[in-house]
Amino acid sequence: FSSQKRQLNPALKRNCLCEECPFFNWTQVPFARVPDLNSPPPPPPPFNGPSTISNNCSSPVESGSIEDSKTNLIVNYLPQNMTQEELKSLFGSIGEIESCKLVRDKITGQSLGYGFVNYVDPKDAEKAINTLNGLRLQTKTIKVSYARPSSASIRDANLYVSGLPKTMTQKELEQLFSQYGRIITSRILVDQVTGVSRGVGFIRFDRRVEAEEAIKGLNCQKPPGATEPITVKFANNPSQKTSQALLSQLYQSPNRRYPGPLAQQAQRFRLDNLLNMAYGVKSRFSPMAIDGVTSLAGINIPGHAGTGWCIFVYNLAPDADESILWQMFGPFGAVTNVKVIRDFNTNKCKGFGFVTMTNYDEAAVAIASLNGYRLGDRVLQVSFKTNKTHKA
DNA sequence: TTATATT
Repeated sequence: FSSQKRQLNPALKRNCLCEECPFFNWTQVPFARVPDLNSPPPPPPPFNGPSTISNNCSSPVESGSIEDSKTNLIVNYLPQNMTQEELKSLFGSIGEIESCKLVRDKITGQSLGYGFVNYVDPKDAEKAINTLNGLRLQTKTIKVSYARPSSASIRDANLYVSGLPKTMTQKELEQLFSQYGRIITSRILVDQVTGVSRGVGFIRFDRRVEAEEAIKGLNCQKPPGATEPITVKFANNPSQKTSQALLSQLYQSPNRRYPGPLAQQAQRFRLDNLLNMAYGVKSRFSPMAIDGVTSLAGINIPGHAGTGWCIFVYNLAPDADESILWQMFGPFGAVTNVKVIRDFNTNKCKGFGFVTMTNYDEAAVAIASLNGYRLGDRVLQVSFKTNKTHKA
């Protein structure tokens, strides 16, 4: 398309097959940059690959982008354990959010790995794409793009392709299928050890009718230069599982679906950790800045850090048990051990207990957050364990 | 036949 159209319709650059477009072949774009959330977004990385296929970008009218929302984003490839609050916190750092939803399995409550963020201001939506698309969180590289208008016609448009020549590249795969419609995503599965193609892949079209046409045109056909025909069929719907798998998933899924008020601070810290793990730097969500009051300065050097950081919890009720300690400290990070100290004769809690956490940062934020926390009618005292004797 | 792309 012309440069004039490109300026008028920035949405058209996303998921585009046109090789001059920086979003061509999104999955192959390297994401080496470290975004600075406090600075204006850098320009999107250019695509430097060879240019051999023709420009087949849709016109604005054909793509329907004139009516597309400029504020609503779809976020794909989210880490499995990322919560809706974390999603909102991350994207809220760009601008005011009108609504935010993490899509979950209706039955198990498990995240499906994608969500929607709707901004108030289209400028913020564009900024979020430029700033957060390609952000690496844990093992994932998230993708941020404009959401297409919700429609039944764009569902079930994912194809499974097998029997591909082992030498076929992702670009060649897209080239083969692009004659049937607009490709949203493509992927060729590779052997994890050797990195060589397994001859199977996925193609997601914009519309189901395009996928149907591709099946008609390409199933049992030989790609140019290939010796064997390929198989093209609709991909399995990932949500169809056995009841046993569902039960197993339910059993493994922690109680994260309906976070209580206490969890919010922990979630902000978890998001900070996600970013720290990705970049090794402190973000604006740094624990030093949580609510602007819980400074970590002045905390005594804790007793020892042999197997973790031991935390002293005081003013527990006589009927307190280990589970309450897990519940309180677990959201802040890795907890390896909890213990409620009980009277030998009555077996009632003597009013204190210990929690061991693996990581100093997480322990420090847990202490800063939970010290003074009201549990029932008691106000807890929480600190790193010291060697001195506590006077009851 | 992936990790999970339309609320």
